[in-house]
Amino acid sequence: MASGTKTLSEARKGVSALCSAAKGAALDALPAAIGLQAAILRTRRGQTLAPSFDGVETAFIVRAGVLTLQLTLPDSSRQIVALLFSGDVFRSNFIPPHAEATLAPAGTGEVWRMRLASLDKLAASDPAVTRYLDQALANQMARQALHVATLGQFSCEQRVVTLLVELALRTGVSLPSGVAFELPFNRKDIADYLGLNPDTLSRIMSRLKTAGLIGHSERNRAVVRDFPALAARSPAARPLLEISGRGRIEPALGGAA
Amino acid sequence: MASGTKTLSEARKGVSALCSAAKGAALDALPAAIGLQAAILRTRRGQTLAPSFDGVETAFIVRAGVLTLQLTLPDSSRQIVALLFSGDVFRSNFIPPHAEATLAPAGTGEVWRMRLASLDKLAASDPAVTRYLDQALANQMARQALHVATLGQFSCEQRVVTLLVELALRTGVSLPSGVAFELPFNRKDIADYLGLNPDTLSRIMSRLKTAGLIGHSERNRAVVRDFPALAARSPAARPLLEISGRGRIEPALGGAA
DNA sequence: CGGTCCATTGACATCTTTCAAGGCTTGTGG
DNA sequence: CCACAAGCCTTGAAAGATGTCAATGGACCG
Repeated sequence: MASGTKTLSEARKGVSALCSAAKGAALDALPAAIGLQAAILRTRRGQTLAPSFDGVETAFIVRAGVLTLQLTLPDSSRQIVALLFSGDVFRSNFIPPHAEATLAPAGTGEVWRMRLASLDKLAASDPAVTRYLDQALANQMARQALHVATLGQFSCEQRVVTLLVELALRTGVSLPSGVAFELPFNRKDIADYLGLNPDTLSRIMSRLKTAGLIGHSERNRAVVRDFPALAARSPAARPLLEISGRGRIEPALGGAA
Repeated sequence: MASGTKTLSEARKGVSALCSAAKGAALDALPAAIGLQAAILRTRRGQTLAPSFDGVETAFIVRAGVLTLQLTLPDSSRQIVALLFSGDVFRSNFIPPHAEATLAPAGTGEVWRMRLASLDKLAASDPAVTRYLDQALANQMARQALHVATLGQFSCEQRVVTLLVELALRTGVSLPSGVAFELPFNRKDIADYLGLNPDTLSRIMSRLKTAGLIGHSERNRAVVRDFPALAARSPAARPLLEISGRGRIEPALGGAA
């Protein structure tokens, strides 16, 4: 465990990065041109967004909140394939054919929807749009790769910790007592994202609470008491940290604390 | 298991689709313009391709053979995050930061390499290039989503079966005895792709052989004896079938048989 | 106040990994 | 052509991890 220490110190840096995310690496903002063509949807929990509409390919841009991409295969249970955060772009043609896919907001938020063809046309004429799409794509692919590694290699506890780290970085607010964030999912959703069983998930959360890493949470909220220690338990913590700095298109945590 | 029958009959259709892949859905061919700017690399097993070169973002286009994208996170073992087949496009900025990533050919093949900036410039001026990139991307995203579901929800046997189906569809040749294809990986590689342990994988392969689904293979080859039965065991078979028809940019199986 | 949904937790069954031994294939050198 | 070494694959037994089932408790809603 020679690298344990290193991970920990890296994680500490992460916490401060978290506190000053507003000045993270300057990124291209979402070009205003897109806003003119998109329909603005206000989302809330329980809704589902039809991925394509009358067979017309559609693009979604997340502006606030979290979207889940769910996939249900025949004779298999549901898998939440990806979480889409603010800034992310989703195209309906990313969905495998013959699979039942759903795009569901995990809580209130804002999503812009437009025809894929319109977005492509915009991209062709406006380099800023192209740049934005490229960046968003790179960011999402990198996260997806990490998620694959998470599902493929990590133990159950590592998976849970990794999600907590990701959510803390994405939507967390720094408080004296730790980093607090919304848990926009119920246990089943989280379990479906991490590829494990709700009971197992519950056990692991209890274990983490006992270990003092996370605090008692009200419904749908979580508080990370010891971020460095938590990050030290996830092999993906450092990459996630880096991505969240790089990819943060609008700072998800204000000076609210 | 009411849907078992259905899956099976679907799978039968798949086999015939397999035999006539050459007339699959007409797809945009790789625009010639790209060839003028790319360096052509002939790959062989054991090589690794440097994802980025002097910090310059790079794009790779697979023309023949299979590429593996490997990710090694600190304190964790290697994960093969994705398989890239003929037609696929990979960009170095898809790699998560602070992660050790390798692009390794799994056998002989051909890869085109160019600067990402050059490819973007081409895409900006040539709509055919844009269209090709969009299609390739949609295809890869769809497969990646299936792979996530595979890792997250499937039992070990289902995972193995799914890979066999995918390889049969991608690189298989129809023979009287079944569908034969190269296994360009050793046991460890396959295990790392499916997120399981080489020993377990070996056991499962033996079980499938005993069940008569696959045949005895020489080193690095496999023969699927009963494709429909195999496909019936993978919840992802139908989507994969559809994708391989849709995404096949150059028919990987000729009338060789 | 009672019902419903969700989370927690224990006991147990199952699946998967680990460790270790042995066999098979491949390549090398006599 | 054969013997030997190295690497990979297979397989058994035991340990460990995770999933399943069922009972309990708590929060929210009417």
